[in-house]
Amino acid sequence: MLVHDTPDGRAAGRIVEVEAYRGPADRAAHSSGGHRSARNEVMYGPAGHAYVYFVYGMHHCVNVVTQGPGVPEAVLLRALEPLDGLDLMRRRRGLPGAPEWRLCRGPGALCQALGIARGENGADLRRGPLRLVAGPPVPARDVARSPRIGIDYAGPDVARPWRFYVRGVRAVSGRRR
DNA sequence: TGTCCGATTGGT
DNA sequence: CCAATCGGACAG
Repeated sequence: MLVHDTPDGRAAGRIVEVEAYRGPADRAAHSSGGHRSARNEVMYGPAGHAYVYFVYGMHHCVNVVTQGPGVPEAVLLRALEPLDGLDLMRRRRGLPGAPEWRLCRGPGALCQALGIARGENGADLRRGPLRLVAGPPVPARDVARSPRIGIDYAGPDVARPWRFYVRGVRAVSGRRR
């Protein structure tokens, strides 16, 4: 589960959709070809920290860095099933009467709902206001996989089935089967 | 400096 | 299908 405590309150959700980005050899990754810059610097740091970036001039996306220093791999968090702070999420999203499955569906939506932005880039997800917390295990049979979304530029890696999501969950973005 | 385009979203 | 919106990447 992902939890974020801020002065406005707590917002949290169960992670139900992710994508793996596998470093220099993965054409879809920001670290493709060993590319390194101020933007993706956190990917090169220790595992367990948040890599937050800004895209399309208006959205943020959050990743969990997954490998040790020098190995730029990460997992993009694409959707959460809201668990706590639903009204706070609705306020942040500007969707007063939205059903819960709409609040954190999609990487940009999830960041807006939890109040995640540039300030959270590099945050230690093991402790602190933005953190990962263990929840009930998801049985392997409930996890489905598919190609990743929005990476048509990735050439040979477009079809790699590195998107994982929980079956039957409405909060999952994109194709759910 | 200039141009191109994006790990998206929400509405037509 | 398309616009919104701006910072990063890269060519010159």
